[in-house]
Amino acid sequence: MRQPIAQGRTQKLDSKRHASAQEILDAAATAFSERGYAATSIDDVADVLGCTKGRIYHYFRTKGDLFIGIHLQALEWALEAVGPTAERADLGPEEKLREMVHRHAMHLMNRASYMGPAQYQIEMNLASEGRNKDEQMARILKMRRQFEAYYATVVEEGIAAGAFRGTDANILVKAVLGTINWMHVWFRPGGPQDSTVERERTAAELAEFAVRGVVA
Amino acid sequence: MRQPIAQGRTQKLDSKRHASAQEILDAAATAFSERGYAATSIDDVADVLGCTKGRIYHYFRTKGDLFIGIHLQALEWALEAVGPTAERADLGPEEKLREMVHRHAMHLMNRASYMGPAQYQIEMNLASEGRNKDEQMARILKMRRQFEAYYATVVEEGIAAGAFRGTDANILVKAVLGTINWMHVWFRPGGPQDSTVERERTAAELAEFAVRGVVA
DNA sequence: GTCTATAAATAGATAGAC
DNA sequence: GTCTATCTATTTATAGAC
Repeated sequence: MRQPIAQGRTQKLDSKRHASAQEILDAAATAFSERGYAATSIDDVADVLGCTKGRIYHYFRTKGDLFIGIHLQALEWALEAVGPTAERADLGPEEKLREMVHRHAMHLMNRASYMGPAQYQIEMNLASEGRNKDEQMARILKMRRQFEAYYATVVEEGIAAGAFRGTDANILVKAVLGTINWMHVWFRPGGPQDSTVERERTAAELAEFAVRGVVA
Repeated sequence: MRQPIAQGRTQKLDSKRHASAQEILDAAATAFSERGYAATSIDDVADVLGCTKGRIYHYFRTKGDLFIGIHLQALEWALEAVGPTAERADLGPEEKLREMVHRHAMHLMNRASYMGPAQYQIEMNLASEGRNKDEQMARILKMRRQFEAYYATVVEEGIAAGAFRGTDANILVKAVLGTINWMHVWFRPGGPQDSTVERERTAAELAEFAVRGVVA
């Protein structure tokens, strides 16, 4: 027998008469983050919402559209979280990287249900199957490249300025990203010790780790 | 139309008359590492082997058994790769951690097809569904805890000795593990720049990053 | 030991009632 | 806008031929 996803998470829709695309996307993110995209059925998503799949198909034509929608939203938020810091001219490489990692980590914790599925990059291939998804796939890849470019730029600036170790910018970037992105495996929102203060402490800790890993 | 997995990877079985469980596990690992467990069908695995699924079901009763077999093998190898170093008494915390990370990273690259699927911990819940899988699941979890304990111990030793920053051993361990485990997302065996020398360099780079992240 | 054929269940997607 | 009913394809697993 399969464990239900919904458990107490069914949306209270009293205040609104109709579902919105955003509410459906939220439910899909919750379901995908628990089971993974491929193993989640549309009926599972409907269960989280407390409705039947007819409602979902009214807003999204395919299951892949749900996945793409979650990715786009997650990346949009991620770029908003990190981009402004990456583009600040008043910060040195070390302080800039520290704040980027801190904000990135906070984003991953605050939007865990969206960011979790967005880490399963293998499953993107599944979601992109079918007619004319290429355009949105290109958008996702472009945003992901932009996001990584923020990190690549600050690391390269740091190396050029002599502030960071000048070994291999590429691997340093992957190391920093791994430090943060791996959170989707071990961080559980609403866990026993989860709180705003604790999240800030975790983010600061990871930022310190990453900065020390790259400084000269 | 779906992309085939097999492409040129069909096993040459000329030297052996019959398939072995190990060969089937290899094929499953290849298939799972490319598509993920849930999205891979038994027919996909059979395609990689260049046979039909009758052969696979002769050796493995369920799809979940394949996944569990891959996990057990991956973790067994991982413990072999890191355990001996973790238990050496002649190394200080810094040098011990450096070598553990180096060996761990090498293992991840050398056994990428097995280690990739083993990172998708969410899918373990799927594979463990069905009758009496609990015992093997417990074995997997025990091995995973043992593996993490190796890192926890060296980090705690380092903190106690004053060699590592004494902030939060738990998060430091997760940060180190993330640095390495995230490789399954970006490292592609047989890629354009892949070579033994390059793998050693990558492992050394990640080890340096991780050690610097924790030293006082 | 490996294959073909098939049973049984599940899931993506659609049609049409309300 | 949401639901029920259903079509169709896929997939896990089994039975039995070779």
